[in-house]
Formats: sequence, structure tokens, C-alpha cells
Amino acid sequence: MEIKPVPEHVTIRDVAREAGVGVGTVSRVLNERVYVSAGTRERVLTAMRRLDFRPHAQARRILRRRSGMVCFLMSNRAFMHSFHAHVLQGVENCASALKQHVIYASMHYGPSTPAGRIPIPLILQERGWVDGLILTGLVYGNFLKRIQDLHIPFVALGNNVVASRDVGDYDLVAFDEYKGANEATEYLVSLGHRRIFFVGDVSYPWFNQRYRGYLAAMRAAKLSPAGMTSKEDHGFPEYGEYAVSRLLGLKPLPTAILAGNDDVAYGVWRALTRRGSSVPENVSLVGFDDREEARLMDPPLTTVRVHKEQVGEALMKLLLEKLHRPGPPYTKRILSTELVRRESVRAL
Amino acid sequence: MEIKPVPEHVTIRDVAREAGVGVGTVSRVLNERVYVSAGTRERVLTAMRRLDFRPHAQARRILRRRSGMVCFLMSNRAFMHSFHAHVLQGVENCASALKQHVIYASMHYGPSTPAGRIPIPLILQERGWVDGLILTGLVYGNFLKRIQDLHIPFVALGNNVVASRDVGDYDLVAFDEYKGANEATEYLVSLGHRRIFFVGDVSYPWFNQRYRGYLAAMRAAKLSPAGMTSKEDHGFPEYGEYAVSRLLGLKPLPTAILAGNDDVAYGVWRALTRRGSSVPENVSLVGFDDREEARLMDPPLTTVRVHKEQVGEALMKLLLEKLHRPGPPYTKRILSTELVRRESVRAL
DNA sequence: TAAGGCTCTGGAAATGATTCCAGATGATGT
DNA sequence: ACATCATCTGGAATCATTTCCAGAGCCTTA
Repeated sequence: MEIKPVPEHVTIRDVAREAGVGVGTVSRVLNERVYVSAGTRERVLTAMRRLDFRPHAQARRILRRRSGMVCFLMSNRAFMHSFHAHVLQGVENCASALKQHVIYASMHYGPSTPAGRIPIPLILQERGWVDGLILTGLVYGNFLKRIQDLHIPFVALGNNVVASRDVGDYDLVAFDEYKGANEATEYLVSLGHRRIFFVGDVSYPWFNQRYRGYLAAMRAAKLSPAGMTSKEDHGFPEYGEYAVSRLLGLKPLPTAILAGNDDVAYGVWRALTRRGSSVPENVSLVGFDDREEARLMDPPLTTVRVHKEQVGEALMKLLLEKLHRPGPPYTKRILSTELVRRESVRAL
Repeated sequence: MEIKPVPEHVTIRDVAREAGVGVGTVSRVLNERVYVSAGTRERVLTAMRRLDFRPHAQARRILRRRSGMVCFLMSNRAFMHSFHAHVLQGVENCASALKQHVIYASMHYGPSTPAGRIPIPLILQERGWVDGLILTGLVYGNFLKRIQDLHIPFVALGNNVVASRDVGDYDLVAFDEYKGANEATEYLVSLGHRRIFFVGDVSYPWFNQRYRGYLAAMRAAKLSPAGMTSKEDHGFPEYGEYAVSRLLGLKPLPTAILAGNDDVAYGVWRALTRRGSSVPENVSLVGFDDREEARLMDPPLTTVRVHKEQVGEALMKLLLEKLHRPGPPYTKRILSTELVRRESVRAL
């Protein structure tokens, strides 16, 4: 038997010739459609293996009206920190299970640029790159408007959206910051704490939500809220340190501090221990997010865990639903958080 | 004048009709080739704007033999930690500047699975998805072999490759762990330290390199190396803690510790401070990687900075060179590190 | 004025798949 | 025996683009 040469780019036509069938039949085998006899299917599969045939992605996508790709678009961040990395991983896990691919892209723009003036991200300049968009990072209303005008399906990580009311409705996944902070505060109250301070710059939308959850819990317990919530041009840990330097002048001192996130909590912790105040003996401390480092702090930090991979999976799932049923109604999927009790809190 | 309706999917043919030219001319305008008169070009561009034409990505890619996408493939990691997130960001920065897209994918496999048995990642099951691959995470030799058999261009982040000699040659970008650790050790020596310990599990290839750099510097200074390098089933910070619990039994005690990375250094720091040993008064401490947290430690950690975004950019650039000139010779691009002096080290 | 070389253009062919239509075959029902 | 139906198959048409080829002007140059 003569050994036929294997062509460089094996196409469906080569396979058809090799198997002695028509191209339509090969395509039917490839797509596992009905109406191919067992014998023919076997011959085609053998030919595919012999020629090491792999179908061409672009050619397949051109007739189906789906690209099989979504874009994870991060706005206005110089780098991806651990939180978003986990969300991305969640998106990817869900995507690969559904045979979808994830394109990672990032972009920057100002909050006050008119929507029409925001440069279209490269990925959207051609049609057909991606079926939909996942918006993360810090998302402003003007960009939402811009995307809506492009008529491409998208979902947003709701917690990071800073948009006024005039932006139309859209799909989002968010975790419940209000409730998370609310429960954390209730927990401190249940342990006997009365003077509970909140530390976090409420000009950030997420800290704002958390602060409101804290406020509600304090009011419900008939306690008076306090702490530091002003806007400062500091990094998160520095904000925590600065807050301690200001709060320690106050009388009476707090017995517990709820920090806006784990980074702020770290700053608080550092400032406290430097001044000889010990956590949790003198002050109990609670964070938010549950990054890996929280568990490693000394003492390990009690914090509100955000299920970041779950958020990613939910974003991907919602986007895919959207692709099958575009337009309204718009879904707002709120995921709950989980209070993780560690040693940075003590009962009074 | 009558207003013509805008078709739903605007194609190059619609533009040609609108502008009163042939499809070839529209394509020439689109690709900015020579031989289109200024007047014609203007008419075509006007038609494109009027119809809001965006070319179809898949259709373009099918004739050019490039997809314009590369895959950032992370192996054997449950999640992306900050180091890889930075590398990915570097890749993306470089890619978008070169009008390329980055697909993020992850996969898992064992080090001892035969190459032929490793399941092909989804992205490679079809031809034409990506032009090339960037291998990161923990890469074993069997997978390198697998990829080489698929004849798809790739570059690897060299520091994370665990491969024996029998794997063929390949392109890589790496940062110089040997030199980084070497310089860090020399720095400690120059400050008068004589009893310098190394802490890091040398069964990891990266810790191994760093250890060898440390060894060379110690020998050059005629000092005897010591520390803990055995394999343990711990996380990195836990490894550092465990090392301290063992080393403190030794006499004489070290005056400085070079940790395998910042996480190990954190564990060392925690164990030391818990035992009442102070950094840097009793022991000087140096890490490796320079993650964000290093700067925030108390005292801020002296460490060897790895330029992670630069590594990502180099990976992307090398891959693109490879696409234009496939096959040997293979490039090994070694980036240097930078010693960042902070307060965790003191002169004796 | 003829030949040759630019510049510019239209349209057919090609790319590699899917889909649809027509037709063949064989089983089943009346 | 005939109609009907389900099963199975080949191949043309299709998708949206790029590329190639042929040809039309127009300007030099000998």
C-alpha cells in the first residue's frame, strides 16, 4: 500500500478525499449531527486521525454567528491585583467548562470624558472578535453608555461601577457589601462591643456600601457610629495608619474597628501594634475581602470573605444567558458574603 | 435625496455599492495599501462612516494566516497570584501596543503523565485560534514535549520550568535568580554579616537557583553556608516559620537570613517577632520578588525586585519575533533583578 | 509615435468551514 | 405494487474578506 503524503494544511476536503466521502459528511461527523451511518463515521474519524486534522477556528466561526470568545475588560487599573485575578480565574473556569475562550484586555479613560469621545478598545474595533464583554476594574457611567451604543452584550461587576441614574439599565453581578458589613458589625455587637469604629474612605463606592451596612447595624443596636470616613489621597494601608493616628486622640477609645477592607485593616493593625496596642487584647479588628494575607496576619484577621471565583463564574454564566436572550429584562445577581471568624476579635 | 436603509450586517460589498467602487478597492482602503487615489479613498471612507462599517474579524483572519491572538497559558495553579497577574499585565500592555490580543487559559496535569497522554488544552484543539503560546505557571518537561509535537510557536517563562535535559531546546524569558540572590548575599556581607542563613525549599527550581547564587557568594567571601533547604509540605510562610523554629536551636545564631521569597521572609519575620527577636536589631532579613506587601511589612522588607511587567513584555516580544522567524536558533533572554534596600537590614 | 512603466481600478478566485437541497436507498404500511 | 417515510449522502451555495490578474489611462523616453 502506498503511503500518501500528508498535506501541510489539512482541510475538511482532504479528509473527505481520504475517506472517500463528501465534504458535507465530514462536516456532519465533526458536528455530531444525526444521519451519518456508523460505518461512514468510522471511516471519516480514521481519516481525520491519519491526517491529524484539526478544524480551522476562524472558518468555523464565520458561518456560525458566534465567535466563542468573551472579553474580560479591566478599566482604569495600572495592574491587576489579587482580587481581580481571582475573579478572572472564576471566569476562565466557567468559560472552559462551556468551551468558551476569554480574552484579557485592559484600558484607561477618565470619568468625565464624553461617552462618544472614549476611544473604542481595540477588541471592539472589528466586528466578531468577541460575543460579549465582562466589565471589571473601576467602571464609570460614561463608558457604560459608550458600550450600550455599540450594541454588544455585556455584564458588569456591579460593585465597581460608579454611575449616576441616567445610565440605562444593564446586567450585573455583585456581592452584598451592605449585608457583609452589617453582619460583621452585628457580630461585634453580639460579642459585647459597644464602641465600634468604621475606617474607610466612603468616596469609593464599595466603602460607601459597607459603611451604610455598618451604620444600619449600629442604629439597630442603638449605638452611635464613629470612625473615619473622609477622603484622603492615601493608599489603603496608609489610610488605616492615618486613621489610627487620629482616632487614638479620641476618648473613649474604640474596643473594635471595622476596616473598609483587608488592606485598610492591615494599616490599622500596623499602627496599633507600633503604638503598643495589641490586637485583639486592646482592640478587636475586622477586615473585608479575605485576601490570602488576612489568614497570615498576626493574629489572623477576622474578615468578610468575598467568593471571588464565584463572582467570576456568575459573570460568565450571566453573560452567556444574555447571549441567548439579549435585551431586557436586566438581571442583577447579588451574591452573599461570609463572615470568617479568626483571632483578631475577642469577646468583651 | 433619498435616505437608503442601513443593512443589519454591513459588509465590504455594501460599502463598495455605497461608494460606487469595487470590493477590491474597499479592501485596499481598509488595508492601507498603495494605489488608491485620494479621491476614491475619501469616497470609500465616507461610505464606511455612513454605514458604520466594521470589518469582520474572522473573515479577515481566514485569508491572512495569522489570528492576531496569543494564549497566556497558566499550568498547574489553582489561582493566579499577584506575581503572575503582573506578568499577564505586562504581556497585555505589549500586546495591545502591537495590536494583538491575549487569550487567558489555565490547565492542570501531572509531571509524570506521558507527553502523548496530556489532554490538549481546548484552545489548541482547533487550528487557527492562536498564533503562539506563552507558558507560565509550573511547567513540566512532558508538557513542553507535547507542545513541541503540536508545532505551534511558544515561549516559556523560564524560571518556572522543571524539565530535564532530554526536552529539546526552546525559547524562554527568565530573570536572573542566581545573580539576584548572589548580589543580595554580597550586600549582607558588605554590611559586616558573617553568619548568613538561607531559607527555602530547594526542590523548587527557583529556590534552587537562588540557593546556588547564595552559595557562590558565601564561598567567595570564605563564609560557610547554612540554613534550611529541605523539602517540606508547607506553604511558603509556614516554611519560614518552621525554619526559624529549627534554626533558633543552633549556635551560633545567624545575624542575617536570606529568604527564598517574600512569602518565606514573612513567615520568618512572624516567627522571629513572636519569639521576641526583632528585625533588624537581632536578625537582618532579605526576601525575593518584591511583592507589594514587602514594602508594607514592619519594618519594610529589603528584597530582590523582579520586574514582572518587564518579564511579560519580553515574553510577548520574543513570541512575536518567533512568529516571524520560526524554528532555531532559540533565544534565552535573561532579565536582571534589582536589590531594593529597605529597613529590614542593618549594618553590623 | 511606439514602447514601456507607473498608477489605479473592477471583479473573479480563493480561503475553509457549514447548511441546504436534491436524490438514493431501504423499510414499512396498505 | 405503490406510496410514504426515515435514513443517509454528495455537492453547490454561502459567509466576508483578501489577493491576484487583467486592463485602462497617463506620463516618460527614445
